[in-house]
Amino acid sequence: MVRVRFAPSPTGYLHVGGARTALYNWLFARKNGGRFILRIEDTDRTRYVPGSVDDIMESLRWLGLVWDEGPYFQSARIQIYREHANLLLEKGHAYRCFCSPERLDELRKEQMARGLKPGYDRKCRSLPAEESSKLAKEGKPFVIRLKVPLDREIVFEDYLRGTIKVKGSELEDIILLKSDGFPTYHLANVVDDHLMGITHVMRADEWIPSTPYHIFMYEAFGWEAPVFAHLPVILAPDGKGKLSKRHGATSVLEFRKMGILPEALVNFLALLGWSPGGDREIISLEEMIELFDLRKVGKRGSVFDFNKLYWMNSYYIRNKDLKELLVLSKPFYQDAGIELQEKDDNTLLNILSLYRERVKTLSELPAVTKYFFTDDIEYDPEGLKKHLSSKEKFLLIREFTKTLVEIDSFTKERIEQKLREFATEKGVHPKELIHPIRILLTGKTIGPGLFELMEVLGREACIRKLERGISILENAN
RNA sequence: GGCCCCAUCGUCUAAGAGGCUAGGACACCGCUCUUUCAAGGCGGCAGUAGGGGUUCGAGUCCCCUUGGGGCCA
Repeated sequence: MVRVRFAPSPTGYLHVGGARTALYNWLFARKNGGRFILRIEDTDRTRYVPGSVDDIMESLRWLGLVWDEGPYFQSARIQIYREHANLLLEKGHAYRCFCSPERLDELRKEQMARGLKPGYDRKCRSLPAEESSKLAKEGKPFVIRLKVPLDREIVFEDYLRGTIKVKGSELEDIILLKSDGFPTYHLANVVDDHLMGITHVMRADEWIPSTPYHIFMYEAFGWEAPVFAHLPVILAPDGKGKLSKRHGATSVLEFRKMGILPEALVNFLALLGWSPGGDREIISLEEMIELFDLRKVGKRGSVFDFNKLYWMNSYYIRNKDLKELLVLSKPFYQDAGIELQEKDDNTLLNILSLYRERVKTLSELPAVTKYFFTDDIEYDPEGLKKHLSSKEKFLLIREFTKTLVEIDSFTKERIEQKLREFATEKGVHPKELIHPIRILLTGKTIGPGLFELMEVLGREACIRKLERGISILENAN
């Protein structure tokens, strides 16, 4: 049975790069009827950031990537790693190293000075077993290092990249267990992947250089290695290096705060490095499970294009069920300081039907629809200059406002009819009224069709806003 | 610097394991619809990094160069 895992370190929020790795793992598990496991690699206490674990789990849940097992915490499994380090010691594939940090430091300096590549000189590798045990019993601090094979190559098949070979002599005798008894990433990762029955390791390709160590450890333990598939990284929009904070949002929850829909983010992330083939662009999580094929995942890094994400998000927003959109939008109004009552639901529903195809993110909503909730409107100065600068125009609109009470049923059709009749009567083009009225009602020159807008606003609000606007602006002129 | 990975429009990508006039999407630019803005429709711009092979035929296979990225420092 297929078993995959997502194994983040709790060193901060969940980055979109990590989210995509999680997504591919999740898809692979779903596709193959396997299990998706969440493991928290928290053995490095110095890099631990409180709150990370909650952020990571919240992010995954929001994206819909629910795990089948876990979270397992490595910090609760320290004893297991120690035992396994000792196992390698017994098998002769690891050794105790008693070199002090001072010696290592000096060694490095000397190597640098001589223009050599810095690295451990394997001094303790040749320490006789009895000597090693004796020093350990005496309480001399030590680390446990991996005894990499110096005389051969380490070869493995990457599922995406094919054969990768590295000469053993290029490798270092990396530390497996630190002097405080805590495991390094390499040890804990390999031990856990084996013990947890992981069949496929999908991780970022920055791990390619450490994979030979992992392969050798599997050999040394006498275990069968899982299949490795190293996923390409996500690059910054400038194409230089990995996507990081300075390029804008990178955390999953940050995108949620911006009003990105989870299905949009998932869809976008999925297509960053993978394509189902053909021209498919909009794909739901369910369809992805059907279509996903690890073989079709690309090898090269992909640039994170915010534009495309926004486009995709706007697509999902305008195709979203209005009632669902209502629930999703409310928090954004809350954050913007607009208090909504239960009775506002209907209005908001109507507002959303007017605006869902005009916004790219949910967070834009409060600002552009604020005029529904207040008469205190900021009028666009450019718009005023263009559409509402003459005395006559004010008079005309004031007169039109009075006719609004005559409309028997305040629907967009009847309002339009009324306005067009009025315009004809006065010998002006309907535009001459439409533009200034939109500004008076909304403060803006752009927005939904005027008549549907007025219908949603309602007769009273329209009259009130028009009169108020005219009196303020006339005096200001 | 050493080792490793990668290479199709500006960006994301397609071209089932050689047959192509190199397809789609985002962005951009026109036109259209229209009361503005969106959305929609129609159209345009734009790419196989360079050089050698293999082959009747190469984006697809091999080598070199160049460029980008990662890891170790």
